[in-house]
Order: sequence, then structure tokens, then C-alpha cells
Amino acid sequence: MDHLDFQALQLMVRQGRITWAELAPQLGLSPPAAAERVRRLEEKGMIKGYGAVLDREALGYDLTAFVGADLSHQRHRAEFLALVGSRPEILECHHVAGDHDYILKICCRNARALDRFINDVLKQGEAVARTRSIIVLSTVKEEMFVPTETGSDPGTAGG
Amino acid sequence: MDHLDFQALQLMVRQGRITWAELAPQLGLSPPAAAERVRRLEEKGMIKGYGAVLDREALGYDLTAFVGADLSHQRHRAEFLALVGSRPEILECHHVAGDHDYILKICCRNARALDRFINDVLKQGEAVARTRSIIVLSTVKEEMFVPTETGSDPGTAGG
DNA sequence: GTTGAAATATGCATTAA
DNA sequence: TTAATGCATATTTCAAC
Repeated sequence: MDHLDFQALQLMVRQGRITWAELAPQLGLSPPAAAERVRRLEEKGMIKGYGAVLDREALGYDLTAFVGADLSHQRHRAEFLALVGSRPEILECHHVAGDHDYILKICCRNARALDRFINDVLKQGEAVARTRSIIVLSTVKEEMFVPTETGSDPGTAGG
Repeated sequence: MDHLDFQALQLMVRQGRITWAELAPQLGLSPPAAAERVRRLEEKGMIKGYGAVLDREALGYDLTAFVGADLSHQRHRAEFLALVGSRPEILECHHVAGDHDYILKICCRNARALDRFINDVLKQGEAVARTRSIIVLSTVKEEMFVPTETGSDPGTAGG
């Protein structure tokens, strides 16, 4: 990935719904050349998709929480992963090295909804043995990932 | 916010770089009407922006971690928040109720980079007294927020 | 919200570097 | 191989209904 690809990625993340005509001069390219670069980035899987960033609080989803979850047994992992995939209030799910097996980022309307989610959804099946919730009081920063270094790509070095 | 606005939001998040001509029929509207609805959602602040979703690993950023951080003293809060705002490897920063004052979501190239970040950046100033890192082994799910209920908007009720 | 027309943006083929 | 140009097509925007 050369410098122009890198710059194109940053611009796509930061400017979103921008036209090629607007993007191209910032890369020092013509619109077709800019579009071609981004198309190649999509092809290589570096751009997974596009989307709108919504204001959760403005939409009445006032509660964000990080929930640590422990599996009762390895045997229930598939059940747990299926649950994770099916529930929209689970924004993120990471398998982690630490106090818990998984960390979930949950967004719901209020504390009552979180309570219901934990009891009626997470702990309903056999998979989840224990949870620990960390409530978000305020969010200082929440941004999409933007690559920051322009050096050689370690992912392809030596390949 | 009526049902069509709601549906428009969901479609914008899920379908990303879509044309009004493609989006409109899914809302049962004409292209100008669909664009107008989305424009109003932007105006109301419900849509904060748009962006590309990048594949961090494909870009060589192989390490994601959640770092709990404690302030040494309230006096250093502004310094800490300035630091958070200035560092791109801090994807998220939440003030939380729990074991730590803040939870940071960090993305960097590898363990060495995280080590450097914690020592040379986070703990460099006076603000951060203690950190605890939880390394992400694998990410099961990481999605943008999509509202899920079509009922009345509690954020504007009674207004 | 819809329709239709004007302005704008995009995609493709060609040409050049 | 990559990018610029010009033209045809598609999309967005604006005005009128």
C-alpha cells in the first residue's frame, strides 16, 4: 500500500459521503484515479464497508455498558456466539485475555433495559455463567479507526 | 421521529455507500423524498457523520486492547482529556462507574507499540496513576449502532 | 411527496506516461 | 501499470405541482 492509498483510506473514513470530485483534488488525482484507488482498497479488504455514524443518545439509547461475560463451559461457546450475532444491542464482542472470557459492548435505552437484557437474554441459556457490568457515565471519545503511520505495511512485508 | 425516519437511519447504517435511487424504494419513497428525510436526520444530529469501516488487521494494526485508567487526581482531568483527544490510537474513551475511572479502547500495531503507548504516552504526564490492560484475542463482533425499536422516541416525549 | 428538467457526478474507453 | 481526458450514462438537486 503506497502513500496515496493510505491517504485515500484516511479521507474515506473522515469524510464519508464525499464525491470523487471532492476527494480527488485532496489526493492530487483526477476523480477516476481516486475512485480506482478506493475500489482497489475495497477489493483488498482494507475497506470493509461504509455506514452512517448515529448519535445513540439523540435516538434515546441513553445507556452504554461494557459487560464482562464468562462461559460456563467451552461446550456452550457456539450457543454464546450465536446469541451474540443475533442481538443488535450487542455492539461489540471481544474474546479477551483477562478477568473474563468475553467483553461485550452493550447499548440500550436505560438501566431497566440492560437489566432485562442481562437476565432474560445473556443468562437465559446455559452458556453464560457470570457477568460483570461496567456502566458508561459519559463518553469522551468514540471514533472510527484511522490508520496513522505511512511507513511500509508490515502485513505484506516479506510476502 | 416517525417510522420512515427510523427506517432511513437503519438503511443508511447498514447499506452505506448507496444511492438515493436504491434507497428510496426500500422506504417506499421517491429519491428526493428519501434524501430530504436523511437531510433532516443530519440536521437533527441523529446522523453524526459517515465513514468507511476499515479492517484494522488488514492494515497491520493487529492489537486491540481495553485499557482501564485511573487518574492520579481530579486536577489532572483536563490534561488527560487533552491527551485522549490528541492520540489517534485511542479509538474510544469512556468515563465509567467501576474499577477504573476511564476505559480506553486502543488499537496499535503490536504488543510493543502498546507497551510504548502506555509508558511513553499514557503514563508520561502526571494525569494517569495506574492502568490495567485487557488484550483482545479475537473480535467476534464489532458493528455500528443501529436502532432497533420503532416505538415512540423517549428522547422527545413530552417536549 | 411526486414528477420532470437541469446540474452534477460517475464509469468507461482511450491515450499518454 | 497507473493516471489523465472526454464522452455517455446515472445520479442528485431544484422547482412546480
